[in-house]
Amino acid sequence: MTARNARSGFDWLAGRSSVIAPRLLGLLLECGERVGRIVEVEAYEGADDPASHAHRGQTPRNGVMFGPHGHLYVYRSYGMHWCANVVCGPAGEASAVLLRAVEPVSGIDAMWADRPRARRESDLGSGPGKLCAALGIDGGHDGADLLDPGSPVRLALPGPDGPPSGAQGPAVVTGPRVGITRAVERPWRFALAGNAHVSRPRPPSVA
DNA sequence: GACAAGATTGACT
DNA sequence: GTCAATCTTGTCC
Repeated sequence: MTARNARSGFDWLAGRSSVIAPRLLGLLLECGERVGRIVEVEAYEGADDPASHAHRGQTPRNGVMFGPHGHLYVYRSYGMHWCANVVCGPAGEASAVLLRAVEPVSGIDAMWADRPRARRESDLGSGPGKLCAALGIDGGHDGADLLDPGSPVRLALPGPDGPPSGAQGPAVVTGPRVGITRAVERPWRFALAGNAHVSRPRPPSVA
């Protein structure tokens, strides 16, 4: 994992979220000692996507989405849970990918400590709110640079020579996004097929 | 200034 | 399978 945190290795993040989202599957999300493998995501585009927080323009809350790609957009959901997005696309487009589920890789003891109610390991990160709780991500991480080795939250490639595209990885299933009321018909939810760590409701058909 | 909605989760029946 | 908890953000008057 020599250059896996190099910004140049993530140039492909500067594209449309609906294209970037499936490529994030299999990548590692590192937060201190805790590391999770991304197994489920959802794409949210900017003004063009009625379901996106950015649909009605920039606000103090979603400002990070309008910034450069490779940053983390964290927001509070239902007043209780934190949800994390990876900002992609050029600055100003507010294109982002919601991280819905991760598979615990390391720092699992710390994850259990923050999620004592989880019944099994697959419950630790099987949802947007659970993911943030397990990795210790909160509002303080909003705007963090995922491509900066010195950042508290980082994005990393899974192996020393693993392809960043994910195109040659496990099969990916797609389906409609979860928990939204607008643009629900867009099949922008992506998950690794057969992975036990994806959130409910279960992903639909194989792409 | 007040009101309504929300990218969720966990507990209970 | 159903429902309540909780509170921030954004919109409307």
